[in-house]
Amino acid sequence: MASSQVHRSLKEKQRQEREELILKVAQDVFLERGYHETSMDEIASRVGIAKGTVYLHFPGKDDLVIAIFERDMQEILSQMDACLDCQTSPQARLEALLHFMYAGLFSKRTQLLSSIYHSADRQRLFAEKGGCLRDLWERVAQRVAQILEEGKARGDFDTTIPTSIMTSTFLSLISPKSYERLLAEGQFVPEDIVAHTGKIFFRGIQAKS
Amino acid sequence: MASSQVHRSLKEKQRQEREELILKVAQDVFLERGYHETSMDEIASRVGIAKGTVYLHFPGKDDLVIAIFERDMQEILSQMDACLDCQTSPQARLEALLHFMYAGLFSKRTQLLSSIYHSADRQRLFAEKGGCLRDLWERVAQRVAQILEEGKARGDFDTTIPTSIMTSTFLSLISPKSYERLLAEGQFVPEDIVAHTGKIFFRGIQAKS
Amino acid sequence: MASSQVHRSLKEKQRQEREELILKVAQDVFLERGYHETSMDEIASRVGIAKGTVYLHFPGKDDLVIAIFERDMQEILSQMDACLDCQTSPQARLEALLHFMYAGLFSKRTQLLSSIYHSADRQRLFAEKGGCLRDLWERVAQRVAQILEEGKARGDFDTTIPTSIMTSTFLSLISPKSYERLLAEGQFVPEDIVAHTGKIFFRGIQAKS
Amino acid sequence: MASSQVHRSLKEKQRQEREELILKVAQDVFLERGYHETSMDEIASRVGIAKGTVYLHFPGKDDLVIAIFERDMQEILSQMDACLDCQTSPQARLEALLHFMYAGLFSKRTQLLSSIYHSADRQRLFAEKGGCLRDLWERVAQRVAQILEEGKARGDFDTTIPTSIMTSTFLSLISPKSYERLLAEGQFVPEDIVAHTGKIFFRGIQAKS
DNA sequence: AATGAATGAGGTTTCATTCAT
DNA sequence: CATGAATGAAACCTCATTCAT
Repeated sequence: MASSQVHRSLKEKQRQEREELILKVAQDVFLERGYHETSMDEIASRVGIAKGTVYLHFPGKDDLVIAIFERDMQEILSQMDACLDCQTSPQARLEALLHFMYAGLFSKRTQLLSSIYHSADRQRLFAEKGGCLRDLWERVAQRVAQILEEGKARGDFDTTIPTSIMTSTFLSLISPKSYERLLAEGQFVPEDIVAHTGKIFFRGIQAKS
Repeated sequence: MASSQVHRSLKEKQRQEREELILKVAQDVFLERGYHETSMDEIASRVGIAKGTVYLHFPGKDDLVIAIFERDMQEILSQMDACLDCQTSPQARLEALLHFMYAGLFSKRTQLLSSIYHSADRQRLFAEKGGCLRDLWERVAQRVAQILEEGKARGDFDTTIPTSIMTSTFLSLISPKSYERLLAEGQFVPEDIVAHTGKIFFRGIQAKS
Repeated sequence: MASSQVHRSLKEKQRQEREELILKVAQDVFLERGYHETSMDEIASRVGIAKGTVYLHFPGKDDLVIAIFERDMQEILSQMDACLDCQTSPQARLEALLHFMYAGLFSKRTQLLSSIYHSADRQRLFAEKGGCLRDLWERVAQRVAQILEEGKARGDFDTTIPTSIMTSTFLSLISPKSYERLLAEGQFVPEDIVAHTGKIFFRGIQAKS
Repeated sequence: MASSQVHRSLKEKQRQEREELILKVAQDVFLERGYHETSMDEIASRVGIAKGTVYLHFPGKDDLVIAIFERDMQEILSQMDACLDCQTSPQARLEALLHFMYAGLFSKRTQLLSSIYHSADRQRLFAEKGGCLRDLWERVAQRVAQILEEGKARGDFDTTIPTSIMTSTFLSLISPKSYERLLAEGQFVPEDIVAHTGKIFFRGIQAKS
């Protein structure tokens, strides 16, 4: 029946909305307190639902972090795809990515992403449950590498530096560790930091004239 | 009595050796499993002593991590002091530091240090018990900044890039996140990675000719 | 909805019943084994629930004893208020109180109360968490003093003995130490003991004729 | 050999002195902190010896309390014997005992004695290891009873009140619970309290004229 | 479908006791 | 003898997960 269909899809929509909400709240709490210091109770009560309800959406706490990680990675990939489609120079695209990670909408999530990716605790977690996550991260690395290769081909970047090391260095910059400290000093706005950091990197890899 | 004195110092020496051993083992386990996934039981049994014995050396689990962190930071500072005394160029000194962190004796510890320093969990830990640790890290940052300033003064480094951002970027490179991946690929030995990474950084900050 | 309301209150009722049960069992075990010799596991398993469930009702072991103490003190106070309302003589009222403590429903609890109130361990406990408990005990003492004063005013009791010492002596009688021994001898029923003890006390404080 | 004998007895004397010291210190600490809150470490370090040395004198913590209790009881018994030998009236002898317990040299120990004797923890302790202690206490009670009987025979005390209840009531007065409160009020010196308390008791049991 | 009370494994920490030195 | 480092049992408490309602 149509009404049932509508009903079903309405429920489904609500379900997805709540799932989104859980992810968002969980992200915030994980970021504030850290993974282990955050209890499922805290997440549930901040969302405004019962603890058991969280388990209707995610089989366990692990899966919750993995889901967050996955969602963010997907979003980064989307953004990167958008960048790839841009007709701008490789450097401009990577600068856009940096900006997206730090100064753009993603700035907050970048911290959690980094915090999750580091920390030995979660390495094991990913090994067990999140096999696909390794792939996601690989794909991000591949896209960066791809852009860098393109830049090399165009004669923009130094071909004597292995692309994989360039990639690795670039990704290292996406590390909110010292970024926070810089912001805390209060001398810079995010845009400045991204600009200067990018400048160092791109001058570092630019083809010798 | 001399014999008593000797006796005393022997005991003391054994004590310190054991303490060292605990720190070393704890470091390994924390690195493998992460802070929360590691139990005091695990550490003790790996050292080959009883759980209670660990508590004779460190008042709690927290203090154990803090002790590890502190010891490593002190060692880094020592190394940096040694670098500062070198009569080599600023760049050479920073390169030596990078090498020490990644390719040298410190390579393994760097990972834990980074893993500890990230992760929201421990931020709070440090706020409570390890007030001095923040200082230690600050001191490392200051030494790096100092060398960078010196390089600027000598006309080696670009004076249009703020020193704090240079420092921050340099410290970002000390981040074993992607380093591990590079090693895993198997194409490079640590020395290569350090060399190339340094190259990118120093070309990035070098004074325009 | 009414059903929801009923539901809620049913749950709440069950909750309170369980809480009562925990208190009752805990009281027994504390009485048998003493505070420190009693583990939360023991209490839980005697109630027939899991250890964690006890913590849903009481935040800690301390709070459990305090809750027991508080509940009993409140009941004593209620009883004393009832006594105060009686139109009988001061002596009759105090005799009723003695009877309530030893021979009445409260006989069992009196022991724990006394056992808790003594013992250096718990003095410190009360200082920390049970600030209000000191007050409760003080209030009991005050009521007794009040009745004694009234008796003095009526010319029943000896005005040359300070009320505070009378009070103190009276409360000393509420001390199951030797009471147990008397019962164990088997020559007396509680009523006898209370009667004779009261007789000694009241003759001891009666106004000289 | 004589010298060996002397040596032996000297050592033995030192041993006993230390044992006394341990008992005295342990008594203080138990009184301050309570049995369970006191660690063997605390006792040993206050005495100024090593923890292991305490175990050369007492097989365990339990035995330490029992020894304290036993020693005190013996002392009380001695005092009572001294009282019994006095040619004063039964009442005077009991008053002397009360004074000894509260206002005399024994005042401090009385608290621990009471604190030990109450508290369920130790009831079990005595049942296991200190079978003889029950006897000691019984003997004290018997002496009191004996004096009371004598008083009855002389026509001093009321023969309608069972001696065992008189005894029990008398012993109840030896209960520092409320005594402390009285002292804390600051209105009385120990002598006053003992005097008034005794007055109540003896008037309570005196033979009707 | 949502709830949240109940569970119990697992972690940290203490401390009485032992025993090699 | 005296020592005190080492032990390990046992306690308290947390919290991810389940399941009856």
